[in-house]
Amino acid sequence: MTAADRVYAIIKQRILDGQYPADSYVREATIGHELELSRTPIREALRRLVSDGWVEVIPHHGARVVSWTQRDVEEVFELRVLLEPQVVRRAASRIDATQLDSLGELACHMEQLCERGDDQAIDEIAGLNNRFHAELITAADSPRLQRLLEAIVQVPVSRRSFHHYSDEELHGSMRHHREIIRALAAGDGEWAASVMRAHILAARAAQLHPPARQAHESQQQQRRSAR
Amino acid sequence: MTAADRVYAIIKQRILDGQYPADSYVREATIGHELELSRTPIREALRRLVSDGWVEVIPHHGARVVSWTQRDVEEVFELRVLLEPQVVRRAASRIDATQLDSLGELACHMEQLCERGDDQAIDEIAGLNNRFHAELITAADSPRLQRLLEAIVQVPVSRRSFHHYSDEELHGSMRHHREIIRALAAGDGEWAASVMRAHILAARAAQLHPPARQAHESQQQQRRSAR
DNA sequence: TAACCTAAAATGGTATACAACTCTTCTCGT
DNA sequence: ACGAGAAGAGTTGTATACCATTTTAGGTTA
Repeated sequence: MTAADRVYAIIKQRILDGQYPADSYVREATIGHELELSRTPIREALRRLVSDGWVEVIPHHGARVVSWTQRDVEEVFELRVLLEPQVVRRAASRIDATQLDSLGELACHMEQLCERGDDQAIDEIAGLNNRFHAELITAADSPRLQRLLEAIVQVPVSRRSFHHYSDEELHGSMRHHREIIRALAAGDGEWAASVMRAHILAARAAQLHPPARQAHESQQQQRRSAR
Repeated sequence: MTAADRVYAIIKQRILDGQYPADSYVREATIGHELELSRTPIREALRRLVSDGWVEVIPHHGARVVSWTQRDVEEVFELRVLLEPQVVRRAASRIDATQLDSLGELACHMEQLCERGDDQAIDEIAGLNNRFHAELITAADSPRLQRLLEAIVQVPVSRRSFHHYSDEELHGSMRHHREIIRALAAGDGEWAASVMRAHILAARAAQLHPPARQAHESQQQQRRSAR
């Protein structure tokens, strides 16, 4: 692993941690001095972060951490609704018993944490959920599909996502996991894809609807309050 | 235009020409000396070629031109079948009259060239077809969708694709263009998406079936011979 | 007060020198 | 003869330096 690789990982991690907030600038000289590296590997890391969509370059001013609008989030969900079902559609005919077991254990673990329900448990669920999806992508065995998903499912979106879930939504998500496993075990790609589609759409609904809404979205606000 | 930009274009062109064959290495010092540049701009060009998927870097060993297997081609078509219909699904509710006119002109031009039928005309059709799809992506107005498609629809796949078409397949492709335009004009995203799906699947069939097949694919070979 | 000018600070692009790594090949010991 | 290990060549990785370009802030002047 080269120094540029490490710098890439470090900056990305700091963006995720919030250490580098949205719209803030990553200074080449600053981080270079901190890590005791020259500008060369820093610049290379920043180039890769730009092409991966984590930062944007304002010419002669610097590399700015990108900020996510509501529209960005919706765009990502729109693409996940297409791609993630394709993951399990492929996985259904390729997954082996070992991988199925692994998925089962992850689901089991998540359900236990789900019963606890405290904030820390929710965080752990998010991590396990990422591993669940990663395992599926591995089973799908399509490097390009994996690359595309990695390019759009950036953690800023999915990291805190489970905190938006109501209890009902959370349990529904767990049931989705179980049903996906059953569909995969049955080798039924279309079944698995349908559940996954529902899974993503549910995540989208949870992310888009509950948090503080603006005034002009009063109609949906009312609908939510009514239930 | 910087030196790195030129180097990028030159290397890409040479890969397309076959001057840099698949699995061969692009040496920084070699091309640097040839173009009378230092390694710095060459390295930057190579990085961009990596992120665009044209070459891959083996650390401390070099930049290798990627080789495409049959499986790679199928993976790309599998993803295009998902993503390109989504392009027109979105475009249907967003496209304006000017863009529709532009699409109509492109289709018209392609049809004229289609009547000529010689090799040069086929090449020109390929270029216009790319512009057709690019116009659709613009109308879809989704930067992420555009990025994903650009990441997978690389020219090695699409460049010579029309040469694999029979006359019937070529005319069918032209009819698809017309029908997509009609569907978009009607604002019917699902109609447009269905035609686009057929369009891509037809391209896949033309690309996968006709060229010389290997022995171990005898089953499909027989199927083809039978028709 | 407003317009302009200037200087500092940061990145952008490139060149060059050196360090580190990989792979190959050759040698040496068994 | 054969395998382990070392040396060497070749290649990439990083540091450093240089100048150009641009932005920003601050100060000056009308």
